[in-house]
Amino acid sequence: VVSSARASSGASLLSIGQVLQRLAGEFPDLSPSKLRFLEDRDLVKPSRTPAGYRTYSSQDVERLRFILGLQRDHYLPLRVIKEYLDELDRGGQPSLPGVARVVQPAAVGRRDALTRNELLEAAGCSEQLLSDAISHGLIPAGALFAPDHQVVLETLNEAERFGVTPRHLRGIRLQVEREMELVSRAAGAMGSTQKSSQAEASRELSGIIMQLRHVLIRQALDTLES
Amino acid sequence: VVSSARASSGASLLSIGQVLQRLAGEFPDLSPSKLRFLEDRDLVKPSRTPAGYRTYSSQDVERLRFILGLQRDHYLPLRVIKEYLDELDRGGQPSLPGVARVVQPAAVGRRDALTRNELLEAAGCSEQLLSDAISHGLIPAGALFAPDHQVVLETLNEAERFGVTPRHLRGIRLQVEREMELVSRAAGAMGSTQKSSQAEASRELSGIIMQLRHVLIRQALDTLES
DNA sequence: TTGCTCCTCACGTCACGTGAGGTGGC
DNA sequence: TTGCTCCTCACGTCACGTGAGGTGGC
Repeated sequence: VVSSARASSGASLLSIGQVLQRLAGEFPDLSPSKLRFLEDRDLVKPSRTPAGYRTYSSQDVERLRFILGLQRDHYLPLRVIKEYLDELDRGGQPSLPGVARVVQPAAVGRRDALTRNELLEAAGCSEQLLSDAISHGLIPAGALFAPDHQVVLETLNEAERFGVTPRHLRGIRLQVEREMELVSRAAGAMGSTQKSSQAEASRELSGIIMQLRHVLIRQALDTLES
Repeated sequence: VVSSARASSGASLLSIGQVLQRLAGEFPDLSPSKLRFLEDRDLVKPSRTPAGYRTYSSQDVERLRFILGLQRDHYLPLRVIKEYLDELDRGGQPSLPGVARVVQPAAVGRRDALTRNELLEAAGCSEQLLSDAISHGLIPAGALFAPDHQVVLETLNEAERFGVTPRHLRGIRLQVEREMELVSRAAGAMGSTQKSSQAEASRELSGIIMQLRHVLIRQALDTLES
């Protein structure tokens, strides 16, 4: 039945394990129990095979990506995310605290395709800020944008409250580029030929460097205060 | 009674609120309920006034600083931290998973005074790594070191597993310095004369920049994989 | 007397993890 | 038949937060 559903719909229906695989790259600590938990809290509603196996449609997966992204990037509790999604499903135009505006209702299903105007609307920022961000390399130029770019814009928006503009922050992009060179070179030199374990090594090393930077920044902030 | 205790001991005994104030700089999201919770879990044992008010000695405060630091910098669950401290109190020489070795038993009460050898022991790293770290500006030269420097050394130790040395990472320090200049200038320009709110602004802006960098790094890692 | 800080105790909450006992599909 | 994936349901857990009802100290 599952495979016939697959064939007839044309859309891929994924099992819980397959969903996990799909999202493992973006969300490494996703677990089956977390996915079941999200269903229990009514944040996603996968359908079921006659035997009771969960089957996730590609929209379900997008919805998950969306939810997990809000959790990770905006530190939002699930209750708030649920209320937002419920309002969306009811056809409303909800807003989220501190997140400016989230990906437009119409765009929820096609998350890789935010137009320039949708992006501006969603991030709640000015034309100027976006073009500054682009010209300083913090967001790639183009006709379509990803939700990640919205997050970038939102942080830039917040930074502006302190008088800090994309121009001040263009160095960050260069830092990241150099760090990626270092990280990928190191991961490559680890000698593992498997692509997945190279990716894992890159992430781990990158995390270590993050922690180093974190400690140094904290120290610096402490001495700044005294 | 409290004040007489203060006078007779010479050591300052702090109320729960005063402890909060003291640690607010290093641990901004510390709360009274968290302090009570830590006592409930037997991680700290403040004494009491006859009326039942908690009084924290300076050793208690150091112990708290130690616990909160392990939580924050090493992501250790309290149960593990408790077992470690219990073993210490019993006179043992416990170890912590992934943390190399923690500040030496004898040094628990005098946390700002790690000697060079204590630091090496605690971080579980080589002479060479420490001198490299110092010569590349990641740790200040001197006869005594702080626990923060141990954390730095431990991350450097982990980075070495990937063939990444202090020399590769000296750029991080320069990045942090430039970021501090930016941050303090911006916070200063905010016009608030209160030192505390300037510090708060610095921390907030610094957090925003962190998030920006985080998103950019994540993006970069994702594209690295594909 | 008025605030303010502090107290206990019970209960709630948030985000899952675990494990028993069982079924489905190749 | 053997694995493997998946299922439910109950319970556990971790790290606190909340709120009622009350006391202590200047």
